Amino acid sequence: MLKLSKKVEYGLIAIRHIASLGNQISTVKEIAERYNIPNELLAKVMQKLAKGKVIYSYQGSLGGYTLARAADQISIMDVIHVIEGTQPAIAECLGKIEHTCSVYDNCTIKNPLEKIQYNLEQVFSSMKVSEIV
Amino acid sequence: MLKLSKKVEYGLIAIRHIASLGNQISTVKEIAERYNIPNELLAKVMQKLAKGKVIYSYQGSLGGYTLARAADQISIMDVIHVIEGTQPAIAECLGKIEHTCSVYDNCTIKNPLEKIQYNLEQVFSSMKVSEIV
DNA sequence: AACATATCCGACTGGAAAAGTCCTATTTAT
DNA sequence: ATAAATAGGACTTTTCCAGTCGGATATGTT
Ligand code: SF4
Ligand code: SF4
Repeated sequence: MLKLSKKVEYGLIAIRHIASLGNQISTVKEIAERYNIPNELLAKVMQKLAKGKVIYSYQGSLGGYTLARAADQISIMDVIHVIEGTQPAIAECLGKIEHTCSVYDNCTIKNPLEKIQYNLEQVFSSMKVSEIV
Repeated sequence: MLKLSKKVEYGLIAIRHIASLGNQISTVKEIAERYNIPNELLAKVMQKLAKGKVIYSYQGSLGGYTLARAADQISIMDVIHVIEGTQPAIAECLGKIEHTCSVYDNCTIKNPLEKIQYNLEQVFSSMKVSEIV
């Protein structure tokens, strides 16, 4: 509960890695070995980050990844959002149209939770990758 | 990911309910029906909250629960902590002694995540149940 | 042209955690 | 005695996440 997913952690580690090397092109294999991360899983993460324009990808041999923008322009929130595919929500009903929660109609904490949600977003948005290098 | 558990939500709803009724004694049945929450599950939650001294329990017929202290003295964090049994951690390695994460030794984001963790704790601790009544 | 080394991407599996259920014991007002 | 409530262990079901596998595509090197 309230835990970041491994994917996000791996993504952050990878981005930090590339940044710390002066945005040199880096491969999945290199990063996975360096940090003891499952290769295939990290590969997926990098693909998502590339699709989300957080990093650039270079195919073929000598290929790899570089950051798409400066480390102080990438927030933790960006990484979460791109990897998870959605804005992180503290409750399943927040930010969705279809409401599957049985409590929904009588729920008295929706609005307060939205306020908390906003505060959490602030925390994640204000922290940039540059601060973890 | 980053979602509150249903248990915590149910707990918050129940506490808010009791508070909104001027700390009148309330039963699980009454609350579960009112908000369409599974009875047995809410019962478990209330038992934990009672054990954690957030609410008082009264057994026997005419029994039920009341708050153990004023609503502005109960933080969201209290509720999370008591129901989950542990301090919520944003990463599995934070606040534990045994480290099961394969990355641990080479992890470069542990410390930054601790900072985020601290900020999140602030958010949850500063918000009191009285603010959601 | 052949090869090696990369990224790309969908499908799949296994396991852990969350959500919910069931059953029985105990307490207490009437 | 009975009814209505909490107490609490054991269990099942569901959902989500981490990790794996297989094969396609791109590209530099020889
Ligand atoms: S409706 Fe209330 S209980 Fe259901 S998810 Fe939204 S906030 Fe949580
Ligand atoms: S070690 Fe690094 S990766 Fe592993 S859990 Fe702690 S923070 Fe996440």
